[in-house]
Amino acid sequence: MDDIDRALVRNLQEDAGRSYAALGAAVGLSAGAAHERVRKLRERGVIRRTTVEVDPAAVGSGVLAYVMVDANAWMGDSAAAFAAIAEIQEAHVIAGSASVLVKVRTATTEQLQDVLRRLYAIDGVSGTQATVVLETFFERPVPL
Amino acid sequence: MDDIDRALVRNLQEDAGRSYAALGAAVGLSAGAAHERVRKLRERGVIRRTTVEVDPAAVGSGVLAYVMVDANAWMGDSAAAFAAIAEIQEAHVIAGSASVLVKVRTATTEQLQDVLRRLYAIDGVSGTQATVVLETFFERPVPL
DNA sequence: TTTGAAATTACAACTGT
DNA sequence: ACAGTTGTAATTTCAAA
Repeated sequence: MDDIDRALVRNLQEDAGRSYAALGAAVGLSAGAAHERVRKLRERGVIRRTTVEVDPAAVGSGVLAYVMVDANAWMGDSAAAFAAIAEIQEAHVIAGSASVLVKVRTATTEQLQDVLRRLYAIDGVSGTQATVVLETFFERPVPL
Repeated sequence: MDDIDRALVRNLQEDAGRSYAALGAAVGLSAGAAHERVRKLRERGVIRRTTVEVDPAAVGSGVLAYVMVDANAWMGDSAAAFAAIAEIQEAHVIAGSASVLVKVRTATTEQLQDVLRRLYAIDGVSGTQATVVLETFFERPVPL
C-alpha cells in the first residue's frame, strides 16, 4: 500500500472504467504493471468490488432518512434482522444513547413510516428517532 | 425505466465489470441491446458513474462517525465549506433540531477530534454532536 | 439483432533490481 | 524472489448495417 497504490485506487474511484493503459499512464507505470497492482489490491480485499453509482431519485428512492434505533437488549447479533429490510442501505452499531444507526431510502414518507413499523418489530427494539434529509450536499467515495 | 432496466442496474451494482454479453444473458437480451440500454441509463443520469468499493480500514480510515452539526445561521449555501474537509464522506441538510448531518472517516479518534475542530471553524456552526460507530453491520448500494 | 473492426484485457516470456 | 516491461492472443466494446 504505497503512494502508487493509493493513486491507482483514487483513479478507480473516480472512474473504474478507465483502461489499464490510461491508469498506468496516470501513475507512471505500464499497462501490465498497473493491471498486476490492481489485481493484488482486489486479492487483498483493499478493493472490494466495482459497482455503479445510481441516482436514488431516478430509481424511486427519493426520500432519505437516518434513524437512531433504541434497544433494550444486546443488538450485536441482529445484523440479519436489519438486512432483511430492503430499504435499509446502511446499519451500524453505535456508541452513545441509541444502539443502532440506520440509513433508509424510500420513495415516499409513507414508506418511510412503514420501515419504522418494521424496525419496531425487530426483537429488542424499543424506540426510533428518524431524521429526514432535506438536501444532500454531497456523497463521495471513502477518503484516501 | 422498466423491469429490465432495473435488473441491469442491479447486476451492475453487484459487479460493474461484467461483459455486456453476460449482462444481456442475465436479463434475456443480446449483448448489443444490453449495451444500448446501459448507455441510455448513463446518458439519463440514472447511472452516475462506475467506481470501486474500498475497504476503509485498509486505506487508513478505520474510524467512522456521524456528526450532527448545529448552526445558528442558514446553512443552505455551505456545501463547499463541508466539502473542503476531506474526511467528510457525506453531508446532508436535515430537518429537526440539528442543521447538517455529516459522515466522517478518519484513521484515529484524534483525527476525528481535529475534524470537529474544523467543523466549528465553518461560519454559522454553533455546536456538534458526534456518534462513533462501533461496528458496521453492512453498507450496500442504493435499493431498487 | 448481427456483424466486424478497433480497443482492451489477460497472460505470457523476459529484464533488471 | 520481486516488480516492471514488452509482446501477443483472446475478449470485449462499440458503431454501423
